[in-house]
Amino acid sequence: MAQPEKNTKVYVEIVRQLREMINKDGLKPGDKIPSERELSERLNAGRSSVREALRALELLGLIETRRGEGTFIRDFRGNQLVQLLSTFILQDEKAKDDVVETKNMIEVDCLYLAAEKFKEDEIKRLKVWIDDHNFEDEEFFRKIAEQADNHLFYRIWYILNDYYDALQLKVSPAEKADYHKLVDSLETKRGDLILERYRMLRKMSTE
Amino acid sequence: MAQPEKNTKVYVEIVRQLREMINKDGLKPGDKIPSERELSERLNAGRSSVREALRALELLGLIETRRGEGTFIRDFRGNQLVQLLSTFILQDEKAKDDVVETKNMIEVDCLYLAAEKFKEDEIKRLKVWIDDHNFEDEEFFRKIAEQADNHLFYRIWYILNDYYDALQLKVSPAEKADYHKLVDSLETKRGDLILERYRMLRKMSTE
DNA sequence: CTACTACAGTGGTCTGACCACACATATCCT
DNA sequence: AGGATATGTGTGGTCAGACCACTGTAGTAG
Repeated sequence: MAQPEKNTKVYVEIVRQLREMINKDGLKPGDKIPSERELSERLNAGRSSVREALRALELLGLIETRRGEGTFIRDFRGNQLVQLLSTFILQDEKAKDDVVETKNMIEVDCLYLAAEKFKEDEIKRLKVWIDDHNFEDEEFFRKIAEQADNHLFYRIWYILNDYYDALQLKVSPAEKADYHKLVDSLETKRGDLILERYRMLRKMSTE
Repeated sequence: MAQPEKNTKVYVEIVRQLREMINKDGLKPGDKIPSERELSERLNAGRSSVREALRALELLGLIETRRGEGTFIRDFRGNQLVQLLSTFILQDEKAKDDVVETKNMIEVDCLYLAAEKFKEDEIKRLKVWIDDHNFEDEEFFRKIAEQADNHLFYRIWYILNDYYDALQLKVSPAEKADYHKLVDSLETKRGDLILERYRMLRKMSTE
């Protein structure tokens, strides 16, 4: 290395230099970065070390590689951090209950957010959609999560929903009337009412 | 989801198998995982591929390697991973707002859960702790997140908190009286009151 | 001009070779 | 016997080179 620099492992140093390179050259998502062989030469490192750095960044979803073409910077708006971590962490027995509990609360959060951010016509369109389609519960809440207009929440909900599937926790489908009532409550923007309607739809005890 | 792709790269498959191994053998933080050479043999893969997987997990902070000793499962706390990610991601204002919004709502969720699950003496101990220590806001909510007794929520909060730090979004510290009032509201188990007290503590508009 | 071929470049993977370091064991000297 | 030292084995860290599979393109044949 140009600068032997302490005990830092080579691949970590390469990650650092890549970040520097991206900043300095103003590389944007979709842009191509130098080939592994060129990097290994320019940074005075073995190709395998370069690969260790690239693979790590790939697993993080920061870059994308296409065989025969090259390595590209990725549009990392969709960060898979939570995804990765939770897949490693979700293991014990209690996890199942936690998933249910968490998903329910996140959905309510999304409902609150959606209520604030909903536009008139979007609510109308949603109600028409409810009437015109035979949909899964999942589809309805995906729309809600989108309307919440918060990428992190969307991400979190999406993952929780995946776990729901993975754990084979099927949500009991609700009546269309229940979805309508819920959407109506969104228009009022009243938190307590939204919560009540959600619990009704999920057939949860009102405590 | 998760259909077995045949085009999966070897290192990704190794990550998967490692996760499986950790689950099956019930490995906990601090435990040692097989050596790179043994893994490469057991999984029928080259050592370099095994290393690509391990390096990626290391950069994520999920494992720790010590030369001459071996590779160990780590106590997954957010840490450097988030720093790394945040330098790549989360640059625009919208993402920043999302973090704030999400963290606030998750904290309220944790408060609700904690209110339900709190034991008498634990609340007492918390109040004593508030009086006896000069703490950061972060420490208080870490305790709340723990009391929520939902691993997923705890993880999510932890990550969001790390994002907060990484984005240098310092929470304005609140008065001890505000924390006391908030804890008092937990005892009532009244959602509306808890929310009100939280907003007061965070100096948020009551809308 | 089109269609096919050949080639160069790229990522994907494996193997083998060293090195640096940590730990356990055996060995030696007092 | 006891402590210090040498040695051996196992581990991660790194590199070089060899193939393979795939892509895009320049060149060629029709």
